Amino acid sequence: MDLRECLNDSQYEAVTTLQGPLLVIAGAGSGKTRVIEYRSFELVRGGVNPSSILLMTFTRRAAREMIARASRQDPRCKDIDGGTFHSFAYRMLKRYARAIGFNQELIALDESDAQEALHRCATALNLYGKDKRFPKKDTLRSIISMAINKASPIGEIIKKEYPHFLEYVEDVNRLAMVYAEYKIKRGYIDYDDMLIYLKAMLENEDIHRAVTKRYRHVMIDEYQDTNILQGDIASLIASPTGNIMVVGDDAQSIYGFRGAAHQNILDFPHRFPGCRIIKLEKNYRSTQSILDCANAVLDTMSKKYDKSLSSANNEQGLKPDLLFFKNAYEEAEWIAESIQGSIEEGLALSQVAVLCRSMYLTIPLQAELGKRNIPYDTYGGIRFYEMAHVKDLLCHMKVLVNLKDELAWHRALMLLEGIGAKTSERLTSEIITLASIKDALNLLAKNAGKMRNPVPIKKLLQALEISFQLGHKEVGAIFDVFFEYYRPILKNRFDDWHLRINDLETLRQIAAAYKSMEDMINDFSIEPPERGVWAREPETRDEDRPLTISTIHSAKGLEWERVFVMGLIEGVLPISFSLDSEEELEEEKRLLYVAITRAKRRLFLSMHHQGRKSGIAQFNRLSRFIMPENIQETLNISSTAAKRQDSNYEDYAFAYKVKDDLLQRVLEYYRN
DNA sequence: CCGCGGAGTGTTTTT
DNA sequence: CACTCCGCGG
Repeated sequence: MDLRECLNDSQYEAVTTLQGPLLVIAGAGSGKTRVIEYRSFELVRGGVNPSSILLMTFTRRAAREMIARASRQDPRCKDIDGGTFHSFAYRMLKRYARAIGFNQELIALDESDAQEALHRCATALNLYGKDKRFPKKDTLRSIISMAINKASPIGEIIKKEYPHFLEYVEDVNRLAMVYAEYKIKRGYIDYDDMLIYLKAMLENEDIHRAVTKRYRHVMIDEYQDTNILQGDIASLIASPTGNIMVVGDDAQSIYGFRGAAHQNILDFPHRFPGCRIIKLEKNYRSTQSILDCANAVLDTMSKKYDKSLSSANNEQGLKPDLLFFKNAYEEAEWIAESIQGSIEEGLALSQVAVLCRSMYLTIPLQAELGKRNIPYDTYGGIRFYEMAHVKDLLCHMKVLVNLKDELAWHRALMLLEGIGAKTSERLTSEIITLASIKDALNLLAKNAGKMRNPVPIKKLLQALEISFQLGHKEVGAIFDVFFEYYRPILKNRFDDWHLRINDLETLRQIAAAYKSMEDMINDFSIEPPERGVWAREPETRDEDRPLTISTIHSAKGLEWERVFVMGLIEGVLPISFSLDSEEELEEEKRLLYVAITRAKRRLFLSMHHQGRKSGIAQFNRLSRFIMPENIQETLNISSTAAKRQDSNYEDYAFAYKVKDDLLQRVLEYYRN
């Protein structure tokens, strides 16, 4: 195969630069996936052992896809080691757990587990007792996590992000220590720990030698979204060989809230002197009209990115449409209707996506699609496995996998009638000191006798016993046992149990595919399945895949023929909290840029006027990002859809023209 | 010590 | 508007 034929000059250069540090600045749609794919292939073809190549991506899905594509060129490529920083860290941790002093099973904590653990520590420290205003568990978690991911002290984070909690800096620092000890004692690992431990391990000489002996080539995708810790980790792995390629686009950095430092890209040439820099600017994805719009957005960014995309496919295409609607329902209805139309045109649903800033915006659309029997998958928003009923069911399986998982025991026990925080606390603290699940069952049986109403605990006992007998490999059967056990609890606990039962049925299909409970539990924590998506055969042909509804964040790196970006509303995109921070506003704008550049041939931007903010009717204004003249010039601003169904449109159009400095003036008035 | 009802709060994006 | 926390009655 001749690489020259399928790659342009810069792509070719990137693919054939196999030694030394390499920074690839890849604009949206410029074929960076292609570059990684072919470069993997080139490395292997040149005699590099595939398992000595480490490919870090943003999602495990992305890694799988790139490795699969490279394997089509050369089957040896499927041995390339790939995944997210977190999944790689977890694998390393398991391998070296003993070496670094852990003497028990490691248990990955998801976000809500971590919050729960933190809450327990804070309660134990009596931080809530003495002062009721102490930050809530989710705030605590986010402070501590941000401190780690931004590699800055807790005091700094509080000063910057939560100044109203400044008086608690000491307490939070103390809490962070106690929380760290708490986790170590129990073998709990939260997301941040994975990175912290990975870096710490790589700083250990022996482990560093072992790891770097294995990995001789490192490639990192979406480098603009790595944080300082991840940047350090990358450097450590690549330090003996200097064979590191990173790919990124600082105009697409959208994970600042998670500590992403697009500084990493800028620093890269300093970290790796002699690094080669290659820019990919030809866009192979979108029509020129869509790129004109994207470039117009790029132009308004305060921090100038010295690039501008030009289309390589020579197609001008239609201008993106900007549409206004009266309310959310009409916006949803129009989009659904338009999607219906595209089906009739013969466009596969898999080639269409609806993108939004926050998932709740798509609820009316989901209802509308349901009415029309248009199938869709959702990506982003509340994670499937973090929903209360999913966690409820899984915690029973977790205690079977790891007797010492006190958070799981606590959750399972709290579901029982007649057992509250105190009783659960007493039981769990005893259970985790026991040697076997048998002892735990005995303990529960003994306690059941003492209860005023022993029935609930006896039922739990029964379910645990049956599953224990089944053995860890019967994942599907065990799931069924707990499903039956949990069903009455679910009905009692949630009014909308009939909806939630669907989720559990989906979960059952996913679970049954696993060969062991351990694998399932770990997978769910580190790379959780998305709702619906995993229930389907992974081999489903592209044409048979349904419509995609996704947050812009989750749409990163993907593309569709036809893209709808809905809810372009001031306060939504940019989101209201970002308005007083120049930095966050910039990130919101990059988010819009990412959304626009997902479209190949057709792009629809839309918003609706009738809004609601905590129950109070509001007039939504168009996102400030779409206001500039130079951007509107690239759009086809048709109000036909709005006019067609809204006789009040003129009123809205008028209100929209009136700048809201009146409100501003009133605000000023109160300020003075 | 559990569980219920009322009050209050903050509201997003993800590994 | 949904979730969390607090106070009180059983």
